[in-house]
Amino acid sequence: MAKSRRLVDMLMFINTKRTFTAKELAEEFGLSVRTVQRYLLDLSELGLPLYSEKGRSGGYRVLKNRILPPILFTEEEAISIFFAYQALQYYHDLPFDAEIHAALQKFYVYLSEETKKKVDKMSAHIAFWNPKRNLDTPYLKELLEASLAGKYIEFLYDSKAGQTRKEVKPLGIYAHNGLWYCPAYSYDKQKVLLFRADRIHSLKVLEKDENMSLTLKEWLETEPVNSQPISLKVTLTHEGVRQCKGVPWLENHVKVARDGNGYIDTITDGNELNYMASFFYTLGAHAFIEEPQELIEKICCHAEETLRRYKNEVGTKDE
Amino acid sequence: MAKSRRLVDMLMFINTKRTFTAKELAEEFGLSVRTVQRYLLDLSELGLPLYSEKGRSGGYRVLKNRILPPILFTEEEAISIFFAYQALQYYHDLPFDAEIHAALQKFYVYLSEETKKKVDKMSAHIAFWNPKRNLDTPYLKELLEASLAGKYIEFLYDSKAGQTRKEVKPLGIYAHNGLWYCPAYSYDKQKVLLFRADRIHSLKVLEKDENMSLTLKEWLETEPVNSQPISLKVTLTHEGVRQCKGVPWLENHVKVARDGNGYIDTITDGNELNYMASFFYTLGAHAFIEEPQELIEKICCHAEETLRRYKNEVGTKDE
DNA sequence: CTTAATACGACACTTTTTGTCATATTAAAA
DNA sequence: TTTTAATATGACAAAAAGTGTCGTATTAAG
Repeated sequence: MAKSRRLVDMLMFINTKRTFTAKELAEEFGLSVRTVQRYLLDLSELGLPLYSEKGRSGGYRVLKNRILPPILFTEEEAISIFFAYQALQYYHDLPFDAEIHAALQKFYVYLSEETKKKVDKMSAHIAFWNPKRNLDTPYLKELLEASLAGKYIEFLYDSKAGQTRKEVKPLGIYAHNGLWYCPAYSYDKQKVLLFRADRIHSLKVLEKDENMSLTLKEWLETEPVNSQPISLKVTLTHEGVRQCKGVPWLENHVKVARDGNGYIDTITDGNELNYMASFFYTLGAHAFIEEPQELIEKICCHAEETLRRYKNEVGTKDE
Repeated sequence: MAKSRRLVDMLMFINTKRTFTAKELAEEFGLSVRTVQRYLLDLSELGLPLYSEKGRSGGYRVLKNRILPPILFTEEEAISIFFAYQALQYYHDLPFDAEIHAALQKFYVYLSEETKKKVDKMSAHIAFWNPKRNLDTPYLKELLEASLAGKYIEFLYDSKAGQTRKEVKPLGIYAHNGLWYCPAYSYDKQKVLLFRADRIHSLKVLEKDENMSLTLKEWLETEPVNSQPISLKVTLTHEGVRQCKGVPWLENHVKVARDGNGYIDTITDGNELNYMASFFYTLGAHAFIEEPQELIEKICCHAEETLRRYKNEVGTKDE
């Protein structure tokens, strides 16, 4: 028992030093060099990746990453980790993919047969659905690392106008609907631009780095504030209520009457009129917009234009 | 060293037996009863929750959950677990929430200061964005457990027609766009129905259970096959190409010409016409549908109806 | 060719672990 | 009520594991 404790202590010490000689450890722990060598043997048998160099100015080095002291987990905790992993299943590209698999494997081998079955089963009974994408996003890890380090990067971007060169400082990365996005600060334009990570090519990390001024989280929180407040008033049928409660930007603003019909009276973002137009268009007769007039006009204008386009076409075909 | 290994072996044995006497262990491991008692003392000092009962027909019992043997993780692996956890941050309700926090805490305390900072930082630079929902979904864990056990359940459901009583066997649960769904097999209707978990009330687990015939995974995989194949042909502007590449059901079917314009010629699901109509409506002049005629009619019909509704209303107000 | 490191075997010494025996206590079964 | 089978704990000697001190090899920098 005493030995295990000392082994753990030595592991911690080694982790922080990364490179050391047997003599150093012997003095640190009040042991003989021979014993230290025996301890190191034990540790590498336990899985610590040690590398030694003989000769003057030689010594030991820990390869790869630091290793945490042994931790006791309950099976329930292990299950919960497998559960969390389900949330990543639908992503085509992920940073840390190899590490997660290694960690899960370590848990898995120690699970009881019964729990192994439960975990296997779980992946068949839980899903965090996201559209399956086939787009490659090769620079995810680089974008993340650059944002953590506060470094500027340079890349080619497929934009509306074709490929353009960008020089920006990424704030972080986020996944939405199966795609990865990267908001990044452009020094030239003095504002944050939003990029789709799969449209980024030939990325280079620049040496220029700066203290982080803005993080992804802050940006996500402040972004919705840049809005043009506009009053929205809509009457809803029973089915309209159901549909509107299903979208996050409306769910808290739907008032329901006794008869099951509903009414929306709230302030929304005037920049989102296009999105709102297509949303209420889909609802058809289940929603009737009273305000704003601009939204009604947008919908009518779009409807007329659509009719014109298809009717004309039908006309030409008939002639 | 020999002792630690034997302690681990004993831990594993105890985990599977759950209830045992010192004599049993002594025979199993070829040790004296006295030594076994000393081992058990060590194990409970390490955190194994043991309970003992004196007297004839007494013995030991493990309380609570099984404990896994000590595992060595690298710091990178620990980081990857924190990363996976980010994917769950935006969910309002989660099964296993307490366990995940307990597990993360165990990792966190052993991380080096440097890595603690990295992990703290990460949550500010990565997000798996999902609409924030405020709907309570209290029966998530019950739905999951019932699906794993293959049990029937009974509940009240808020449907279009008001509250109705359902008796079904859940296949599993899945999250989509921040909401939890539960497909479940109805014996009455002899088919799988899809429920929104937040609309489920007063759930009761029934005793009736059956061997699983279908899992969530299988259902998700087979579901899209129940389609009505229909030919879709669309011409796209440069911007239309960009937009269509951004949606999963089209991204692989967009052909791009040299001039940047594009063309879609594929087979899709005829049941999705409503959704497709609203999608192409949003694209406006950037997409021109050639086939199917039904889709064009749907769009035109909807446009006419929309115009009629709003123009009339404007008329009555003017009078 | 000296020095400072790893590598490892041998052996005596020290510490820890283990088994045995003794004794107490408890609760079910005879 | 007595027996029996379990836990609980202490003491002590025997066994095993761990440790320190040698000695010897090997390696590579100075």
